[in-house]
Amino acid sequence: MATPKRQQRTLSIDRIVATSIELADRHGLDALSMRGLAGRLDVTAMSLYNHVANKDALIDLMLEVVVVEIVAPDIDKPWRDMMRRRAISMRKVLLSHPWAARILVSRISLGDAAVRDIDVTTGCLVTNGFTYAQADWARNAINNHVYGFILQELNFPVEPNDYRAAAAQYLPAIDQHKFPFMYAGALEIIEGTYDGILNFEFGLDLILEGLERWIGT
Amino acid sequence: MATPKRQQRTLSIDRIVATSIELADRHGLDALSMRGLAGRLDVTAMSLYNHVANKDALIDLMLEVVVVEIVAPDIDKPWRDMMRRRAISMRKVLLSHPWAARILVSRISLGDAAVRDIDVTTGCLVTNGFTYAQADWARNAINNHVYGFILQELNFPVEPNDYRAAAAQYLPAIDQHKFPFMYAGALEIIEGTYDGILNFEFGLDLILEGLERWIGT
DNA sequence: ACCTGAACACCGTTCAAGT
DNA sequence: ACCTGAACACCGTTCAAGT
Repeated sequence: MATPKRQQRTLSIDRIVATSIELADRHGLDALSMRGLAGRLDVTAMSLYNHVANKDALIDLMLEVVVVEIVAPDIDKPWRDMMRRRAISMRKVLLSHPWAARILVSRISLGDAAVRDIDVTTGCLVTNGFTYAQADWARNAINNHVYGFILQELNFPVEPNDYRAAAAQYLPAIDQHKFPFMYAGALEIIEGTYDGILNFEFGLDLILEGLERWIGT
Repeated sequence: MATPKRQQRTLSIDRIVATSIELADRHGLDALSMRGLAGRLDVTAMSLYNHVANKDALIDLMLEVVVVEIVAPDIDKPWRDMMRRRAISMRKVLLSHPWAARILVSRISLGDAAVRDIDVTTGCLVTNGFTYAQADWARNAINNHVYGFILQELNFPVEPNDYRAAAAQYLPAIDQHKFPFMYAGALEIIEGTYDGILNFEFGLDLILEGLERWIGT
């Protein structure tokens, strides 16, 4: 008898953000529209503006949720283990939200989670003897490796397992005289001299070793 | 007597790309629309599609022009000098086209200029004794530093010269109990113990030294 | 307080029609 | 061969009006 109620306060900022992350994870951030998001929430696009200032503010909120997922360093444990754990966690989180890395490197986030990450990462380093200047350097070196590696990983059109097959397939298309080293590199991959695979943790450890030596001096 | 001709073959792919770069440099890539670009060229938006497949293809062409501006390594000169020169050139180029870095890290470019950069950079390294595996690592380490540094530089809301004033201004807004290291770091900047400035070439040299030591073993 | 209809000022792109 | 008018299927956002 009761007609279906239409305004049943179904919307909340948390539900909006969670749903938009879900949609972005599935279809990419470019495919996320205020209208599409609203549709998913059984509401009109305009309703969203009662909870969020605009699309950009929504994206900031989405990033906050992603950054919270990163395992934070324990301030008073050995910095190398903690930096390693944080970087590995960042990779896992950013691979599970493939839209996030591109946005994280495109803006300076001043949200609570992002500031907390900086605070606690810096904290772990200075507690372990880094100066603030050194901690800034270390944090950036690690972040650059993580972001750079993951962006490549996300954008690369071929899976590591298929490198060899892909090299064999595309070798004839590489102009040997124009790009001799590209050609030679592809040959190495085909012949198995080099697998072409970059290992995330190997590069990470190179950086951590470099930092260790650097602050030691 | 002659009525003004309307189809005077004013358009060319080069003119389209050059104008779109000019507009993106000035107003940002987000403000670049096919319609706006066409207007700048005194033509309707649809005319552009006679010269370029779509907006994405146009952006690829824009990137090519940017990448060409980067000073390429000389294959048979000392790798450290060449990598240094290339990185410094990349920074200059990417700062003069502030929209470009964000896009470069968001896709794998297979354009001629991008492939040439990989080829010649790899070439310089292997000619100087790197294996292909080591060259891949080195190239990525350098690129990650350059991109990471520049993206921070482009996005950071405060000029290095204003760090101290900004720190003084925002210190009261930092919750000392919530973010103690952030607070302490800001204090160091205010007191002049640390200027907060990251030096591009210093970080670059740390990486180059690390690479030197790494391939030496 | 929260949701909505209608509207504004845009987008990228297609396609048939013009010269 | 190249340019265009009209149209399609979208956008984000504002604002007054509803409950």
